[in-house]
Amino acid sequence: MRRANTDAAKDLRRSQFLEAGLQEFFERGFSFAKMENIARSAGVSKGTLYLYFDSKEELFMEIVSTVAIPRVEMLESIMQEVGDFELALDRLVNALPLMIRDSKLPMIAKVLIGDAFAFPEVVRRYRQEVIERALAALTLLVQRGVDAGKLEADNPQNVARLMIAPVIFSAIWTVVFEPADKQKLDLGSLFATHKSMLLKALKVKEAR
Amino acid sequence: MRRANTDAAKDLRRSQFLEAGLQEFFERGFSFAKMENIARSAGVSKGTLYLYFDSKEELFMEIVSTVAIPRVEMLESIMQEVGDFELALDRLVNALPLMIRDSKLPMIAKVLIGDAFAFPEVVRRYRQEVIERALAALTLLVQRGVDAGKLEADNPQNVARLMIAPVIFSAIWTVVFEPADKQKLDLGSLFATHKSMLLKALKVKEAR
Amino acid sequence: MRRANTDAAKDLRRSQFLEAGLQEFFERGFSFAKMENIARSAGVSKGTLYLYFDSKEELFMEIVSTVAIPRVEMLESIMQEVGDFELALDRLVNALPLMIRDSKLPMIAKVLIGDAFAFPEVVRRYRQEVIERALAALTLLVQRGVDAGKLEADNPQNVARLMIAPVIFSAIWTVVFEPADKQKLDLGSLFATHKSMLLKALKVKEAR
Amino acid sequence: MRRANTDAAKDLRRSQFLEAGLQEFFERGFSFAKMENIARSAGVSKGTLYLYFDSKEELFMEIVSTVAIPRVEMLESIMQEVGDFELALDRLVNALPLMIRDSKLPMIAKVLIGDAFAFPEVVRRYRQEVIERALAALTLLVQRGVDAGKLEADNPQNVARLMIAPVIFSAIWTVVFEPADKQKLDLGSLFATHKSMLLKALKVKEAR
DNA sequence: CATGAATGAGGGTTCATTCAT
DNA sequence: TATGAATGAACCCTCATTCAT
Repeated sequence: MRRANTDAAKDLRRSQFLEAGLQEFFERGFSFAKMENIARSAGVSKGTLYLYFDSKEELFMEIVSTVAIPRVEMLESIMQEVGDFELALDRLVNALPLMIRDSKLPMIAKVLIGDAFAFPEVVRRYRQEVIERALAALTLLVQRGVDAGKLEADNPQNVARLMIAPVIFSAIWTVVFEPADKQKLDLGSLFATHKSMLLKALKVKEAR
Repeated sequence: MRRANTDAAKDLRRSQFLEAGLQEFFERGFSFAKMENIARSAGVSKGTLYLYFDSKEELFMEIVSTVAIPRVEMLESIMQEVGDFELALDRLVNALPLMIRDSKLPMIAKVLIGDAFAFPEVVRRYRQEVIERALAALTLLVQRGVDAGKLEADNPQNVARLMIAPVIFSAIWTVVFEPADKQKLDLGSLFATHKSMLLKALKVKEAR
Repeated sequence: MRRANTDAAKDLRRSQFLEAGLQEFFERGFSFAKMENIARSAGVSKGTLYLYFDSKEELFMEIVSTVAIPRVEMLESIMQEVGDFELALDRLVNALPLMIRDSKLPMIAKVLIGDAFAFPEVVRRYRQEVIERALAALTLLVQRGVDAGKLEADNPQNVARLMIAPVIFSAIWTVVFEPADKQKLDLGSLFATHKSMLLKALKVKEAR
Repeated sequence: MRRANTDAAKDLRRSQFLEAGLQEFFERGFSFAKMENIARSAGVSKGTLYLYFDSKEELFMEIVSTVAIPRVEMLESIMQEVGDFELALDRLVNALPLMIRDSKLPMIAKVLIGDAFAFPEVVRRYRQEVIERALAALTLLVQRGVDAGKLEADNPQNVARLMIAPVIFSAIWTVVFEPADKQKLDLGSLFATHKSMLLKALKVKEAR
């Protein structure tokens, strides 16, 4: 393999390792994942991996940190920029299928769940920095809608959880159960139903 | 260890192994799980385990088969016996927190997700014999409500999925994210909100 | 299994174990042989075997001692009773195919060869008590023929070895190489040729 | 241990493993042989062995294939190049003691016999590619002698077997029975007697 | 005496990690 | 930096032996 002499080249290589690592951890789980496979699929030899990461565990942690976390900011910005609940929901409903089909979210979820107890610290950080933040943003959105008299909700935090639940469900489904099946889950349709049920359930008042 | 000479004693011991195995697989995932640990925690030596199961893999499969599958029948009977949607939903909402807190469902889910790719056949069977059956029972319930003019739903199958989603969410949450937290998720409250939102979303007509 | 209460019953059972043991050691070699298999094929349980033999090794040794050794006496008697070389040879040639097809000799040989180094003492005893005695008897026979001017042989001990060689060859052949083959070695024909060549090679003078 | 980086170094190491393996299999038989011992006696760690062979079984098979088989060609060339029976026999008789004392033949024979049933395929191949070929070459030599009127033999195939028998006998003897003895078998003398008896038995006509 | 459940030492194999080249 | 050969700890599984019933 060509040597990575410049910092830029090293960063590129590093990110290739993270990518290949995620794929391997996703497919096999932490303990079945082989450093050899990760190296090969990134086009280098086993030894090279150890020039970039001290151990399999460190590689794993860095994958979770760097690949997983950035996504939330997008969510938060959607929530915060948009004052109107229905509009926000609309955006959300459009964004979620993409998050599930095109992002690494389901892979990360699968990996975290599978190896949760081997890496409690990683899981704790993930919950705080990703899930809690997403839930908080949603809760706030609902709360604001209630305060503005635009919607009805007894328990905004529960509502936020119930809004999120189909995302988790879909992520798990696509990653774990779908592969063994012929037809794919129609995420667009599922989230459209989700949206329409939410609007009715919250008795959202028209916003114009 | 006391000897299991009668068939009854052997069955008891077998089920202790399944229990101990589930716990170990749950805590560590298949490949980190050690037969030695399972044996010790069931109070026997490693060798004894092999009198009951041919291999770690077979033990794993039997755990999934015997511990996990029976649960669905309860669900199906709830769905089928009760004609009225609201009543059925009521029962369901009462049953689900118990299924999550008191059954092995979340443990099985965690184990299956973590080692999904190592045991595709197990996952496939689980999907067919547990998840699909549960979804089908729910879909049918909703469809009957629609046919009877008691509720509104464009896509009963999606509705069924969205009814299930919070169960998956809660199962994952309690098992993966909650342990690192101090306070527990209030499942009773969550499913009460779920129920009330569903009733509004489906515009359930009062049944009396 | 019926209990062996009398001494006679115990002896019978003991010999069944030796029989079953030889078969198992023959088929698998000492270290692949399983006490369980031996017990089962003698129709008892594993534990019972240990009432008769302290260990696998002891069972093995006793098999070699009791099953193998008696044969030589027959050989010696053939050699000693008959003064005339051609007559003795004739008897020998008739007896050998039977020894190979119908006795345990090839099995014992195979077992001893395979586990020679694990049981040097057993091998040493076998050599002394079986092979050396057989060779000595043959050597003596040849020597007497030479002394009597009935045959020519420079080195009676070598002649004895060369007389024995086809027996070893046939024993090994039938046990090791023949099973994988369709047709059996025609031992009668082989030893007839052996006899006729020996007679010519030793220029045996007609004895009448 | 010094690293084997070049192909040549790897081939060398591989052959050291085969050598060490043969020794271990020879001394203990397949199932008592320990990979650890083979590795240590070749000066590497257990893991290194697995860089070269996938399993103990594969190592075993490769030993039989590579160490054992080449020898036959020498035999065949002796038989085929030399038209004259007495000359061929002469060469043979000179070559055989060397084959027994200096080659791996007796070791291979001992190993094959001991583990014959565990590796029937290996034994079958060995019979076909080594023994049958050797017997065929010898049979042909005898047949040609008979056709040329140079010697008498009713059954050339049996004669070939009887010519070979002392080789097997000697191989087994040196390897199994001799070690426990003080003095060695004088192979030179034994095969000289063998030759002289053969010449008389076949009434070989002088070739000049 | 007979049984077979229980034990645990032993060995084949894997793979994260190291390090000579 | 990059390589991949070498290491050895770890773990699954077997089976001779023991012993409670």
